[in-house]
Amino acid sequence: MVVDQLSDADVDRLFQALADATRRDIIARVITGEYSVSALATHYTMSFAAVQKHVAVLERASLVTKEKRGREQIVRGNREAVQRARQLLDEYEMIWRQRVDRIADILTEEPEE
Amino acid sequence: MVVDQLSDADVDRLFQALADATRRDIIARVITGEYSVSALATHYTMSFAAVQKHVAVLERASLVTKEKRGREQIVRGNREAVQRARQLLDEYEMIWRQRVDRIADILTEEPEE
DNA sequence: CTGATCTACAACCATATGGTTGTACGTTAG
DNA sequence: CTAACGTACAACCATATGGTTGTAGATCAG
Repeated sequence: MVVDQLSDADVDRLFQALADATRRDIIARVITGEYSVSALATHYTMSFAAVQKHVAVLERASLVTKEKRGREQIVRGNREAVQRARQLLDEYEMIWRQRVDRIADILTEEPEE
Repeated sequence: MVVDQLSDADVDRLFQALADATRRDIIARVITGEYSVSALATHYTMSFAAVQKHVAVLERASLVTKEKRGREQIVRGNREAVQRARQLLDEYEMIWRQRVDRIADILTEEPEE
């Protein structure tokens, strides 16, 4: 399975979103429970607007979704996006394995003539 | 196994390095074979110096290593770094699974009194 | 030795990123 | 109704990023 149809730009956004400790922490939180944006913001020293921006980056990367509930915006983790990222890395590892296998083949295919 | 001891900055560099299509392409190439920096550069329209910078980013993220051979610098992929990145994403999925299990437990633990 | 090749690195530029503060607007509580 | 809350968004700033060109040092070929 070749990991859906993700454009280069999609994958860029995915890994870019993961390349920040605050955003990874946000992901970890919204995986385990529901958080409004302001509830998330209480856990960090930066401003509310900064947290808002981080959530926006995660949202553009499809790593989280937002759902309006009253005056709050509930942030939830998107499991599929994390899986897609993992699968992309799996593909690299597969290429590696194939290469190792191929080298092993070459080493063992000496005909005994 | 909690994926070695990677600092936030290390993980930042890892995902940051993966967040560029050219760099991902370089990784794919050096996984399957040996490439000098200039050999890599022939595959892209950008300047040699730009490719050099991309390789430097990958090197700082430990995703590739460089080894001097004559006047060339041979670039090789570092399998462990890719595995570490994948394992980090695995941890998110584990948290998710635990949560799903926990919710399932709650749903089924209704005592039949 | 000389010239071509491979690399390193500095300087520069445009744009992106991560942070701030301030303003505005819908929603809820009293 | 009014005040407080949660959010959105603009403007601004410093720094990082991704690209360029140019210069210079090793190394190899002839």
